Amino acid sequence: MPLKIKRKNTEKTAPKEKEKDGFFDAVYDIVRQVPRGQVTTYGAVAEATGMRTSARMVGWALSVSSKAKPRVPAHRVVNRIGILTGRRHFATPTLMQELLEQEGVKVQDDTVVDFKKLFWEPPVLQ
DNA sequence: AATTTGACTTACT
DNA sequence: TAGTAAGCCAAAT
Repeated sequence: MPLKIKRKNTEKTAPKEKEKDGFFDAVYDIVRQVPRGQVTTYGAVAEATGMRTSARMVGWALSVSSKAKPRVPAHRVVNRIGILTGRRHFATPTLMQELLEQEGVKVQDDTVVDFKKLFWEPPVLQ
């Protein structure tokens, strides 16, 4: 029987600041700006949107990015190390890698080769 | 309604 | 160096 790690969350979150709901659009907008053949990270996108929503929210936004009108190149977004963590959420587990390779991005072991070089930092929204 | 999980990241031990 | 804790916030169970 698998052990279940329970996280103790005694602290209560109290940020009551509210932002515009267009956080989705902000994420999509940024991701769409990623140049072909380059990649960025969830954290970078999160930071660009104002960092109020942590990197997880970026992944969440991208998970429903299929519904965005213009196609969002979600395959160009990887985690901070360059691993294609979101590959499972594509139509096929290999689609993400294939798309990247089509653009000239080499992928090895679910990791972007020369990720540091190909990393593209999104401009901060103002 | 409460708890867990998740396309993450940073920091501390 | 590696594992754990915590912070984020919404969706799923």
